[in-house]
Amino acid sequence: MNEKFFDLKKEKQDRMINGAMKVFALNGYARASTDEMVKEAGVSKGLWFHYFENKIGLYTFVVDYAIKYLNMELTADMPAENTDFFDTTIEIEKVKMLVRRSYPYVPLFLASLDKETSPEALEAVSNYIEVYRERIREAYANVERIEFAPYVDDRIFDMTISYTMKGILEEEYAKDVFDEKSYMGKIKVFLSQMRKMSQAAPVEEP
Amino acid sequence: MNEKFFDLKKEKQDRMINGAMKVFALNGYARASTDEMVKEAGVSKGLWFHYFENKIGLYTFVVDYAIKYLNMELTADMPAENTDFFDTTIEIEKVKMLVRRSYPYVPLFLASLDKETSPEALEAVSNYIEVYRERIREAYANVERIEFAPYVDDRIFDMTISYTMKGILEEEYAKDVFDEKSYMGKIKVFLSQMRKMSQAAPVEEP
Amino acid sequence: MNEKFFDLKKEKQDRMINGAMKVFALNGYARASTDEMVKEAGVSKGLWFHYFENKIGLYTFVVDYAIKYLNMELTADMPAENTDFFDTTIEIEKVKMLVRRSYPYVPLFLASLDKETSPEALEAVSNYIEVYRERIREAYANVERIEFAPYVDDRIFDMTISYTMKGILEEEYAKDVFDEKSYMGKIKVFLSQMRKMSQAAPVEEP
Amino acid sequence: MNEKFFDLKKEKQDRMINGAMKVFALNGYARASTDEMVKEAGVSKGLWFHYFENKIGLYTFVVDYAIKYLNMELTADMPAENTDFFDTTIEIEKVKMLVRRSYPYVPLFLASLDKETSPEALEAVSNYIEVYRERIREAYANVERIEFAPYVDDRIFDMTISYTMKGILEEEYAKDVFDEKSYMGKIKVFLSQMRKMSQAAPVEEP
DNA sequence: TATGAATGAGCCTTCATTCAT
DNA sequence: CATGAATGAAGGCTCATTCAT
Repeated sequence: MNEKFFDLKKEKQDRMINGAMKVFALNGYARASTDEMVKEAGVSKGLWFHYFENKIGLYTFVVDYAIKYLNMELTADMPAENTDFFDTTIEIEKVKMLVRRSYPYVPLFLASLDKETSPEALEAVSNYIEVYRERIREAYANVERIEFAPYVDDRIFDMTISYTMKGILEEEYAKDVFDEKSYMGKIKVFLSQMRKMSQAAPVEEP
Repeated sequence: MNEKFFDLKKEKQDRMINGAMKVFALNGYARASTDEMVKEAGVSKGLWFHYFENKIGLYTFVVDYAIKYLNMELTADMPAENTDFFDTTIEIEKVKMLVRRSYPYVPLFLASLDKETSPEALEAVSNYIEVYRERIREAYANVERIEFAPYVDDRIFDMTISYTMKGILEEEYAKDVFDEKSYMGKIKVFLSQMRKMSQAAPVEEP
Repeated sequence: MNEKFFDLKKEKQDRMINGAMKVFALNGYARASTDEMVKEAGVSKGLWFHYFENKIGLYTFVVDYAIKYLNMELTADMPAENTDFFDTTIEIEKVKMLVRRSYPYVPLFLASLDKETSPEALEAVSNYIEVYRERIREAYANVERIEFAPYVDDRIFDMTISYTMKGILEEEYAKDVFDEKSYMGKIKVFLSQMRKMSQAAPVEEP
Repeated sequence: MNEKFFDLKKEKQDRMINGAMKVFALNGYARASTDEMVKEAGVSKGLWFHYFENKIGLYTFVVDYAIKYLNMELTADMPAENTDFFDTTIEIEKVKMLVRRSYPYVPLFLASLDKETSPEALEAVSNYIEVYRERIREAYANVERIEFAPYVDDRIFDMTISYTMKGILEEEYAKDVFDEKSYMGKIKVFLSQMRKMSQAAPVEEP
């Protein structure tokens, strides 16, 4: 990319970033159309290619940007002393909602990376995604191991949490307007339920 | 569609059906390319249009076919007397795995329908999808209500089950080869864990 | 072409010839579609190519056939002793109407040759068309020169006759059903008018 | 269509308009090929669709343009006080020849509209054609009724004029180069002949 | 002989990308 | 810097032609 992009007025930068993220998030890499971004951001077609060599360059930039921005906010706004898994997870979601106010499609965009199927796109951003995962892992660094009930498998538990939260997120984005209160409510109920479930004493199997 | 399609050699029919399902499942309706199907099925471009009026016609056919085939196998192979939610769910997955031996992409293809965003595609297949959902509901008809622990919310529970299972499925398809044993293993562990979790007596919240 | 075509049942031959002529006449060479002929004649696609090597071969055959058939009928049914231009013209039209009973599109098809723009088609049939023109000229061989009024130019007169008659013909074919009586009526009125006009003594120009 | 088309250099606009009119006039709507226009106008395929949404949009535009341009010239260059049918007809032809200098295919293109058979095309331009016909009718508004000889039927007379003139026009376009002098000469001879013929005192029928 | 399944070149149209202004 | 005109490869689809049965 062309570093001069950052000399643009912040407001224009953001229009472009938001436009790109929205179109990529909703359509996936290959089906995302330049023309739709042009309309979304109100910025001429040529300019996109002036700053970002090509479509994959733009994609890479936006992935990088979304992750860097989220990581930054994680660093700035996460209470470091958190030692509880569920509380930490909620804090992370709060940070995402914070980011969402500046870049409305960051949470969906990041979630959409898992669905991406274009080999070209995956190849280009795998490093960035790894950075993101690492940062999330780090956010959980101080979390104490949960006292799981004996029948709870770690990996399965993690999967359950992450897939379900992703499902809830996409459900919310599928609505006409994202209702942050409703979203955070569902997330909290879900996590609280998972907490109780995972720590409960088992009943006899039938 | 042209009913003569069914006069083709079964093997060729299946190559076409599998090719279409694979490409649709991996790319979504709009991004699925005829050329890719041509390569996948080893059948000329013109022939697709000889049997299926156009792309949406082919899509509709394949959705219908996948659902009909799955429903048929559900009817043939599901032990009817099942009254347990988790057992029933496992039986359904077993049927899907059975179907997968003839039509390897049916499970992923059906799961991909939830992600479909093209209005044209959704419009064309909404009826079929409803039939499918109804059939699944029916499979659960004899299931007795689960004795949930008091802190377990029905809707959240359902979401947890379905999103997680979908996640596990996609994970397996993301591998080079689908490992049925590994997949069913994960599903079973997950469900068994959910059973215990949901029925457990809660411990005190900290 | 394959001469065995003539071993087919006459009725089938005619269905094919009529189908081809209709589709060619209505669409021109390039836009005439094999599938439409198949529907029109109820004869499989392969058979057309079995008897006529390709589209241009079929076209050539049909042009030749239409012209030969018309010429034959001209020879058989034209009163040879005719010496009047207008009467001769009417007789020719009568013969065309006769031909039309066996091959309904011959008159339109022959008229459509003038409109043909495809170089390939023109190249292939120019000889045949010349034969046709020659035969028509011959039909007028015994016609005595008309005593035109002095202001009537031969070539212009001919053009007027032929273009107008063609217009009237196409008009009739544009109707749902060709009404032979109506057609011959119009032709006769037109010719009678032309006769009077061309032989009249001029009035003073204003 | 995209109004920016008119911001193009006039010369390029005209190359595109002329290319489209030529290909449409010679092949009819359905058979007119984009590739041929590309070659004719020396303008890339994509550009046509940049300015005209699709083929039917381009066709509509060109019909509209041809008619508007001709109407404009009719308004600018027709001696209004004309009261004679034949003179008026010649004046109209003169205007067409004037238009032809800028847009060589306008006369043929407009004549070709009568032959158009594609329902889609007809549907799209029927309004425009009606405007054109109305304008022509208007051009004849001041014309005094002709004193026809008693044996001259109005409708037949009109048909004779219009079919023959169309025939003469197409004949001229069929030549390698359109010879305006030759064309106008023929038209004038024809009309002068028709004038005399239609007003003459009849001789006895034989 | 007769069929229609099968093919692939070509058509209209879209879209990432380039480039003159 | 900014625009959008311009390009051409690729996508969905049609159609003359071939070929196994």
